[in-house]
Amino acid sequence: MNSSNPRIHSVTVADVAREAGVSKATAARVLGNYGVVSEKIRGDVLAAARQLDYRPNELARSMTTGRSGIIGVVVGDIENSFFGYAVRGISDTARSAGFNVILANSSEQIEMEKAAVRVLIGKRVDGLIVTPSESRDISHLRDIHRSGRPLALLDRALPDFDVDTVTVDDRNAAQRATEILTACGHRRIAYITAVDFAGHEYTDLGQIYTSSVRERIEGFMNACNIAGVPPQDRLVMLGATTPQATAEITTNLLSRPSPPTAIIASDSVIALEIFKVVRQRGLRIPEDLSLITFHDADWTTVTSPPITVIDQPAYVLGQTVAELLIRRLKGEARPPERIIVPTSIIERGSVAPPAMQCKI
Amino acid sequence: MNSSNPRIHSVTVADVAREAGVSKATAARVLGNYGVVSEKIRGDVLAAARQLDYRPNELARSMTTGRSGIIGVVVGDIENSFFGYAVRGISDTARSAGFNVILANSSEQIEMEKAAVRVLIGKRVDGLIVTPSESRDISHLRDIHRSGRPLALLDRALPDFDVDTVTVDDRNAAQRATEILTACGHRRIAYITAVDFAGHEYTDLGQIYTSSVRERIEGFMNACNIAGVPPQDRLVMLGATTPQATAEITTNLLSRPSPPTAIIASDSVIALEIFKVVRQRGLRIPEDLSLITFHDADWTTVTSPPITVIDQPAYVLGQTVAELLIRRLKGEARPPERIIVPTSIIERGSVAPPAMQCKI
DNA sequence: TTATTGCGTGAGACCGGTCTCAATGATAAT
DNA sequence: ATTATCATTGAGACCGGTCTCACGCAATAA
Repeated sequence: MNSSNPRIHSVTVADVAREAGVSKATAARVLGNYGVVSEKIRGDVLAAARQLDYRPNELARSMTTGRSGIIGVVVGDIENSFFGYAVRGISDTARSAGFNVILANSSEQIEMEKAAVRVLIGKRVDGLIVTPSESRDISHLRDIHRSGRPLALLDRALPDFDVDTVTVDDRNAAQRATEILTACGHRRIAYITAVDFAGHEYTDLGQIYTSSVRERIEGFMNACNIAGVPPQDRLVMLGATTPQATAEITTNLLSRPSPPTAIIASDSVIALEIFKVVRQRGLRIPEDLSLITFHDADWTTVTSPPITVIDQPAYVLGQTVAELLIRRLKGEARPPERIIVPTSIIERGSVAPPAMQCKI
Repeated sequence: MNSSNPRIHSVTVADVAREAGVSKATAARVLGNYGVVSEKIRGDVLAAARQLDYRPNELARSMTTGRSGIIGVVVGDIENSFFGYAVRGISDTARSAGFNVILANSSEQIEMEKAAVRVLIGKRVDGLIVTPSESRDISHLRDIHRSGRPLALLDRALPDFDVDTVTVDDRNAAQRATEILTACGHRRIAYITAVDFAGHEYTDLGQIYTSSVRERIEGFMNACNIAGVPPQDRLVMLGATTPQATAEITTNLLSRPSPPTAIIASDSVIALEIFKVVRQRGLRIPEDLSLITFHDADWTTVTSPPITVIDQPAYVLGQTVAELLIRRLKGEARPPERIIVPTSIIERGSVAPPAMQCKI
C-alpha cells in the first residue's frame, strides 16, 4: 500500500497568492469564489492562477467546509439493468446539481452493505442512497441517520424506519400481473424471486425481510386468493439469486407432475434464465407456459414472442430519490417522505390461456 | 449550495486521545495503524475509540497522505452493457485492492470527458482510467500524465500517447466477422457504428478519431478487399449514436434498391435496434439478412434466431486495466504496456447465405 | 474638521488527520 | 557507576483549503 512515487506537488492558493502579490486569504477569496474582492485584484489573481495552472484541491476544500460534494450509493446488484437505470437516474440528477456519485455494490449481502456504508461514511459523503438488502439488521442505517447525514432509501422501504423512501407500487403491480394470468384461466402459477434464502419453497411471510419482495408476494397471494387458486397451486419460489439457481428452480418446477402453467419473474435477469430453460426444454411460450416479468428490460421486446412486463420506471425512481436527497442536502427540513412510483403493465405476447390438462 | 444543517461533529483522534489519557500523536498511531505503540496503550486507545464510536475521516487522511484511495473512471456510456461489465471488472479489482471507484460518464463527448477529468483530478483521485472519446484532443490526458498521476486507457488506444492501454483485437475481430459473411457468399455488407459524425456515409479513415472504430473499419475493409467485394458494396455507416439514429440508418439501408444482405453492428445497443427495425419490416433473419454484432449481450441468446456475436471479454478488460493501474499506484515503475485482449466469435443462428437476387 | 460607515485586505486559527523530531525512561554494555 | 542503545511517547509542524477578525483607508455624515 505504500506508494513509492513522491507526493505529487500541485499549485496551491499560497503559490498563486505569491505570484499575484497578494495575501493567501485574498487569493483564496477569488479562487474559492467567496467574500469580496476588488475587480482589479480579482483579475490579477485569476491571471496568476491561469499562468500557474492552478487546480483547486477539492479534498482540502471538503476538509474545511465539511462537505464533499459526493453522494454515496449502495445498491444490490449493478449487473441488474433495473439498478443500472436507477443509478443512471441518480447520477444524472446528482451531476446536474453539482454532486458526484460513489457507487458501491452490496451483492445483496448485509455484511457487504455494512462495509460499503462504513467506507462511504469514512469518505465523508454528504448523503447516502441505499437499497437495503434486509430489514432485520439496519443498525448501520440508523447510525447514518443519527449522525445527521441525510439518507434516502431506494426501491425498498423499511417499515419502522422513517426516512425519505422511493419505491414502486410492488404489491399492486404483482397483484395486477397475477390477475392478468388468473383472468386468462391460469390456476397453477409460480412466482420466482431472488431473495437470499435456503433455496426452499416459501412457507410464510415471516421469512421475508425485504419489503419489495414481501409486498410482491402479498400482491401475488392476494390475487390468487381472489381468483380462488388453491394454496398448493400458488408456488412462491425463493432463492433465485444466481442464473444457476434460477435454472435449477425452473427446471424443478417444470419437472413436477403438475407443473405451473404460468410464471412471474421478480426481475429480468431471472426471466431471461427462465426463458432459456423453457426453450431448452422445447416448451413454447405462451402456448405451454405464460411468462410475465418485472422490469421492461431491452431484450423483452425482441424475443419471440415478446415478453409481457411490469414496467418499473427505474430511471425516474433514481431521479426521484436523488432529488429528495439533494433537497435535504441543500438544507430543506421537512418530515420524511415516502414516494411510491406507479408501475404499468405492458402486455406483449407471452401470456395465453393455459393448454389442456395433459399437455406438457 | 449553502447547507443549513450545522457541521456534523464527529469524533476525532484528539477526542479519543483525551478519553484514553494519551497524546494525540499516540492515539493517531494506533488508530492510523502506523509507528510503534505499547500493547497496553494500544488497548486503552482502542477501548476509548470503541466507546466514543470513532470513525476515521478519510478526507483528512487523504489530505496529508496525498492519497485518496479512489480511482476515477471516465467511460463513454454506462448504459451500454459492454461498459457496464468493464466497469464491474474495474470495481471488483479495485475494491479487492482497497480502492474505491468514482464513475463519470462522458456521453462520448470530448467536452464532457474533459469536464469529468477536471472534476476527478480536483477530487485528487489516485489514478484514472479513461475511455478516450477522441484521439485529436487529448491535452487533458497529457495533463494528467504530466502531473504524475497514473493513467490507463480502456478499450481505445491513442497512437502517439504512450500509456498503459488495454484494448481488444478490434481489427482482427472485425476482419474475422466479415470473413464469416463473405465466406457465406455475402457481397453487399454494411458495417454500422456509433461514432459521432455528421450522420453521413463513411468516406475516408481521416474522419475517424477513435482507435477502436478505426481498426474495426480497417478490418472490415480488409476482409472485403480480400473477398473481392466492390467498394460501393461495402457500406460503412457512421452516426448510430442513438436508437433513433440507428433506426433511421438501418431503414435507409434496407430501403435501397440493392440493400445489403448482411450487417455488422459495432455494439449490442445498435444491434438491438437493427433487429427491431428488421423484424418490423417483416424481414427474416438470417434468411433475408444476416446479422453479426460486437459484444455478447445477454439478449443475443434469446432471440429467434440467436445472434452470432463477437465476444469481447468486457469484464476481463476492466479487470486488466484496473490491475495495470493499481500496480502502478503501488509504485511499480515500468514502461507503459499495451495489452490487446483476444476476442472470439460465437456463431449462433443469425448468419446464412444471402437469398437470391430479387429477394426482399 | 471629526466621527461614522464600510469596503477591501491581511494575519492567523482551524479542519482532522500524518509525520518528524526531540525527550523520556528502561535496559544493556563498559 | 557511567554511558550507549532502544523502545515509547509527546509536542508541534504540516497538508491546502475556508473563515473569522482586526485593521487601514476612503467616502459619507455631522
